[in-house]
Amino acid sequence: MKETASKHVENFPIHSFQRALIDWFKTEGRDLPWRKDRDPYKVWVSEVMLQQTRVDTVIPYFHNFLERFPTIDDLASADEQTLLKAWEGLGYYSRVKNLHAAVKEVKSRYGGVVPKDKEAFSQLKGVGPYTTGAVLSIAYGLPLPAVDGNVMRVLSRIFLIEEDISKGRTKKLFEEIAQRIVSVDDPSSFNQGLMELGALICKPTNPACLLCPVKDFCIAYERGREKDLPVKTKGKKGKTIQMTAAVLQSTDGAKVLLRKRPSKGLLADLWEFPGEEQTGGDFTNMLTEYEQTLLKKHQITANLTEPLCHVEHVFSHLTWKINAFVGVVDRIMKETAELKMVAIDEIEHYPLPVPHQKIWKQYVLRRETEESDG
DNA sequence: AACTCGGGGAC
DNA sequence: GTCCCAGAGTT
Repeated sequence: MKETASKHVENFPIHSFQRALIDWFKTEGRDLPWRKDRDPYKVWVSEVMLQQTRVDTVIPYFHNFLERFPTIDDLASADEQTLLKAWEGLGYYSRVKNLHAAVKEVKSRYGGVVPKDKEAFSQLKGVGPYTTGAVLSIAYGLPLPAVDGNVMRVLSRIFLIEEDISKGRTKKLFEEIAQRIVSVDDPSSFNQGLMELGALICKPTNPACLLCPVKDFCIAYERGREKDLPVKTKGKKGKTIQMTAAVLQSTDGAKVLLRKRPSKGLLADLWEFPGEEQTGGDFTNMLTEYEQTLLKKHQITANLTEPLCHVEHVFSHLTWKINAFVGVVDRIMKETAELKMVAIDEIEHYPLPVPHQKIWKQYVLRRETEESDG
């Protein structure tokens, strides 16, 4: 039996619901940085940053990013290294690369004006169904659905929809429903109101139904089933990778070796202290395996001198357990664009993955301690 | 349809 | 530990 939007929306008091939701959003909605004006560029940046990322995490990045790249022109002419540095720690780094490519296209093809047309905007890199609806409704007032995780949770409860929200088909159902109930008069407040409701009231666990402005419209609340929703299958847990990595110093200690990660895949184009997966067992073999691998891959003769720290980092789909060392590079056959010695005080200009930031912090701490001890 | 792609906060 | 967050691209 295929669920249809019509079946759920039929007899739903759309206008009363819209009024209750919008009124609540206008009085109780948070005063967030990207809500100060309707500049399509700022709205767009905020929506990209907010993909799979919490509001509190985004706020400082948003301020910094807009200070460095206030306009589409500024962003279009920035270099990727600078962009990645501004995105460092925010995760999902392809977001900023896609945004970069997209604003370049806006500049060249649309004269620097974010296109108001749904088809045109949604074809830009990194702009999917959610971002299309969010940006165009908030910045231009177009009555489009903007369905994210929050909205699926809210709507699953209001309409008592027990379909698995991790399925693509279910997301389409929610988009159809949202399209039918979105306010034509104020789609911006409506869409932001649904998301704000999900963030503040209709939370994943322990929803604050008594404070909810639309509880009278909510079938799950009426039947006491809000905690059963949404239905979502859990994904499989990721694997663990044991790694060896090292801060490899020049013999005079003025520089350390950095390696640029491949341009596709995990943490693409970020820099790291060379790390290798550790396949073998004991301590001695771990050091030997690492040194052999660097020699083979980069013609580098490295010598690990002392252990530095252990770093465990959990990604969405895998875990790194890094044994970090300090070492010395005896000889480099060739420095390349992806492998080079970098002065100590220049490291801060390179975008590093968070686990490698932790390694660097430990290394700096170690050096300072050694200096003060003589 | 299933995977990949970060990091952190709430519980 | 688990969940999941203002998701999109790739296969």
